[in-house]
This record gives sequence, C-alpha cells and structure tokens, in this order.
Amino acid sequence: MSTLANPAKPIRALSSAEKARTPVSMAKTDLGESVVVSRYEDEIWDFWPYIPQNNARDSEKRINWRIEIAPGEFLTDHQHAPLLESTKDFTWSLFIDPIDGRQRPRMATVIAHVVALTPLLRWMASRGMRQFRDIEGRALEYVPIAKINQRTGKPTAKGWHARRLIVLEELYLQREKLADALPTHPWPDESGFTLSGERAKGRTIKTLRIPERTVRQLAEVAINYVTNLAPHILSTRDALEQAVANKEGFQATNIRIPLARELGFEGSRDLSAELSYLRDSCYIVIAMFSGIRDSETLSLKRGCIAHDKADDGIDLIWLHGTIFKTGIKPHKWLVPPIVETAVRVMEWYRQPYAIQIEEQISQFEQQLDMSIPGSTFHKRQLKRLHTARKDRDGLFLGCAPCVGHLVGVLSKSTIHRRLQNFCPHFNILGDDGKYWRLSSHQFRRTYAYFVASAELGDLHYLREHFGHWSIDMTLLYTSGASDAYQTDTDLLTEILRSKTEKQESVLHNYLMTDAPLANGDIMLADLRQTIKTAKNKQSLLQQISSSITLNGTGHSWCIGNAKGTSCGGLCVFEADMCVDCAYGMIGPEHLPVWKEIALQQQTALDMSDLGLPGKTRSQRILNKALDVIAKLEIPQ
DNA sequence: ACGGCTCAGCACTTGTTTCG
DNA sequence: CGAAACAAGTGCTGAGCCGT
Repeated sequence: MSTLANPAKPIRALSSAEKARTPVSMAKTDLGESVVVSRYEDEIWDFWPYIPQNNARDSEKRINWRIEIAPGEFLTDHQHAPLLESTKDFTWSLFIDPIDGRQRPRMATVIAHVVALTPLLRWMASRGMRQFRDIEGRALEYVPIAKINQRTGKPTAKGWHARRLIVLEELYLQREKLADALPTHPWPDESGFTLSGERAKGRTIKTLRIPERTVRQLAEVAINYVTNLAPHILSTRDALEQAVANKEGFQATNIRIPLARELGFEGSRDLSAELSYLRDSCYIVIAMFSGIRDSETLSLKRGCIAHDKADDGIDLIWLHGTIFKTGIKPHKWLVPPIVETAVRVMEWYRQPYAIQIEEQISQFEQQLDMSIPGSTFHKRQLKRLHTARKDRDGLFLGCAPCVGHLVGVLSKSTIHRRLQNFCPHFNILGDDGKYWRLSSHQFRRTYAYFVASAELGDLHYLREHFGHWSIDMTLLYTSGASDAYQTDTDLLTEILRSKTEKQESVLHNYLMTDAPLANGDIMLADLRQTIKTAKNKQSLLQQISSSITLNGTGHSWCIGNAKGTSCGGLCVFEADMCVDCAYGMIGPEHLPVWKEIALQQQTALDMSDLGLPGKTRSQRILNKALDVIAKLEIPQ
C-alpha cells in the first residue's frame, strides 16, 4: 500500500506553489514506484488506495471539491478560491496533523468531515462570507440552519445536527495550524452536543431482527435456490453460453431463446432473472447462517471454506474472510454445511466473470505499458488495474453495464437494492402482513438470536442450520485458532447479548404474570411476590436474570446445571425428572411438548409386547405428564 | 433492427453500531 | 462517552441486452 510523505513543514508554512503540488494520495505500480494519484490542487482528491473495503464504491472513496454551494455556483469557481483553499487546508490538516489528543483518522472519516462541512459552506455562501474567520461572532446563527435537512427541509436525522456543529469546533481547534480558521470558540460555554440537544445516552440498537416466521420463509426460498435450483440454472447458463459461442447479434438470440425455453425457462431474460435470485439466495444463506457483516460477505474470496476436525472428531466448517472494522484482519467463522453449499454455488456462478476479469487485467496491463506515466489515462488504468486485481478472486462478482462493462465485486448498494426487492418478489411477509423490508445487517442480529435460541434449546425452526453452534462452540471460539485467522469474538458477544435478552423475557413471563406452572412454583413464589411489591420491577428482573443461567430442555427450563446441582443435566433425556426437580420450571410454553410425551407413553403402553419394566416406566412418565398437563390447563 | 427495459454504478445524504 | 466506522436509502444515468 502507498504511503504519504509526511511534510516537514506545517500547511500554513507552505508556499501556494509548493502546496498545490503536494500529493494527497499515492499508489504503487508493479515496479514498486510510487505514483501520485491526487495532488492538493486537484479538483478531486481520490483516496482509493487507502480504503480497502470491497463494498464501498469509488465515489465513496474520494472528495469532489466541485461542491455546489449556491444554485449554479461551485466551490471550485474562481470567485470562491479562498474558501476552497481554506476548506482544503482544514480537511488536509485533519489527516496530516490531527487535532491534539486524537488519533489520525481514516480517510473515510476525513471524507465524512467534508460531508458534515458542506451545509456550513452553503450557509457561508448565502451570507457572503468568503473565509472561515468571517464566521466569528455569527456561529450561533448557523445553529438553527444546521438542524435542517437541505433536501427535505425537515429537521435532520439524529446525530447530524451535532456532527455539523462539531466541525466548527474543529475549525477552532485546528486554528494554529491553518491560515484561515475560527480564531475563537464558536460557542464558548457550550458544545456541539449540548447545543443540538442530542445527548449520546440511551442508545438502543435499531436494526430489526427478522421475525421467526419471516426467517423461515426466507430460508425456505433461499435454501431451495441454493440446494435444488442452482444446478439447473447454472448449467443452463453454461449451455447457452457454449451454444452461442462465436455468434453475435440476432444469430445468438435465435439460438439462445429457444434453447432457454427448451430447458424450462420463459426466455433468456427469465434465466438471467433467476440467476440473480440465485445469487441473492447465496448472499442470504451466507449472511443468515454465518452472521457475518455485509462488508465481510462481499470481501469473501473463492476457496474461502476450510474443513477442520474438532478433538472429538466432529467435522467443523470454517469460513475464512476479512474484517475491516479497525484495520484489515483475517478472520474465520464457524458455519453450518448450507453455507458451504452456498459458497460452492457462488464459485460456480462467478466462473464466467472470473474469465472476464482476467481478460480485463491483461488488457489494463498492456494499456499501462503503452501509456505515458502521469497522464490521466495512465492514472485511470492504474486504478482499474488495482481494483481488478483486488477483485479477481472475489466471490460475489458482477458486471457494471454503465461503466464499460467492468467486472468486479458487487457494491453494497446493489446488494441492498436486491434485498429490498427479494421479499416482494417471493411474497415474504413480516408479522404485520406487509412485505418484509430486508437489509443486510438484519441477518447478523437474527443469526445471534437464533444461535442463542439453539443454545437455550427452544429453537423451533431451522434447527439443523443453527444447531451446529450448540455443541458448545463457545469454547472452540474463545480457546482460539492456531492459524493466522482470528475468530470473530464480536459475534460471540452479540450471541451472548441475545441469550441474555431471551432469558430475561422468559423470566419476565414467569415472574411478572401468574401463568400456571407445573413445576417451579415453590422456587418462584417468593420471587413473584418480591417483584410485585418492588418499586423498580425491570431492574430487579434484570438482576435476577443475570444471577442465573437458564438452560432449555425443550420440556422445561433448568437452572440447575450451571451450579452442578440437581440432575446434572440428565433431565434433557429423562423429561419426567424435571417434574419434581427443585431447579426445574415448567410453564405454559411447554404444554404441547408434554401432551406429545403423554401421547407417546400411552402408545407405548398400548403395545402388548412391552415388558413389565418398560410398562412401569411408561406408566410413571405418563402419570407425571398427565399431572403436568392438568396443572398447566387449570383456567386462570 | 429497433424500442423498451433492466441492472448496476454514481452522487449525495441520512442512519446505526462499535471502538478506544 | 465522543469519535470513528460501517450501513442504508434514493434519484438519476446510460450501456447494451432482450425479444418481437
């Protein structure tokens, strides 16, 4: 990766000519030579060499200084030259000479600062201010302006007001490093946060968890594509491709369409739509059953699946990838077999694109050889070469129709749009009866919830896919990997959080209501009473919840195992043990299970060939089950 | 062989989660 | 808790595929 020379002189000490030629971003060629990508004087500061994320687009990796600061007027216009220079100075200073006490920001953050600064520039233009120092004494006028969303005229989203105001404070903090800045604090007795009235407290997680019913529908569709439809769709694609090789125009069309119809599709268009849904399904399966983030999914490469044997001989499947949050680190995730299937399908899916991208790479290499270093063409092809090389092993390859058919890893906005379209197309609904609005991060939360459910033993759906975690994988995760790949401990934290939440809600039902109990009433009676009279019920509930560990057996909740007391977990196999156990709780949610148990034992008893010991056992279990059912069915 | 349509990127903005 | 990083959303564009 490229490095920037740390200038010996601070920005304000540079002459205009010196400053103009200063590189702000650089890249390396194959020969190891550094090539300047952007200079201070450029209209666009392109930071592509510094932002590795595959899921970000080029446009998110650069600053375009041609900001429209008034209708028809741009920051790059001649009359705004001083303001442009001040803005560039400030922006560049944030990176090259960070605010005292702060770490050097990532380039993406620097770009975000410019975004937050834009409304200020517009306001300044509208007031005829040409320099930041003109703001002095008038900063408070800007406060209400900064609260308004420029596009809609409505108040800005939470956090943005503060973010826009904080930029002014930073203009003050950097004052000694800049020729033009805020000489005095914009609001001496306040901070951007207090001014905006947006305290950072009380943050809650907003990303929705996909409801169970919706997950089931989604999983059904996606798994069907990945396991059943994939071979047909992909082999048809390949067959068509082969049949039209070396043919063009209508000749190709005349072959393609009848063949597609012959193979069970409505036409060529239908086939490509199905191909896209197949790709969406792979994305969904991978995200849903591995819990990885969007940026991580899109950075997956071919061959990212590895097998491994646990000590007890269980086959483990690892998904290898990269985590970008706070630096680029190789990571691995434990995944169920369906994820491997989806990766294999994508490896097939990407093959034609892989061939194309290799062709593009050699084309770029040739063009680079023949062009003049430093020319715009040379720069552009250098960038395309770097990008293509980075993407050449990518799993989620696609093709951009409007940029010269460049092949590369799909962007997050494409994935996002495709996900939004997925539920309506397959008629997948949320609990409110409307189409579920799917987005990429929901999968992470949903995954954590389902894994927690699997661990608590009350997972109803998709058990075989989430259950792979239940064999106490926590140990495997934390005891660490021996290879270069780290495990994703954040995901583990997420799962634990989900588990705690679930446990709390289970206890909530037991303690806050008078739901009938078949067992556990003695243990809970006191607690129920305490809770009823407690002032702060919620915090008491949390306190109780954090002091015990629930284990789901399917037919009861067991709080005994963790303490090494009671049955030691045998109740998982011998349901009737829980009925009298001091550490068991049996409530309304277990009623169907107990009915099933009763039915089974009755059937067993009806069979004549059951020996006496067997009969005794069945009778014992049946009696207890009937007892449980009777208690749970008492009208409240 | 031509008009409609689709799909993915671009540009810009807002929103959310996690790090130190 | 503030800063940083990551994610989502939307109008627009246009190349070129698709199918009559």
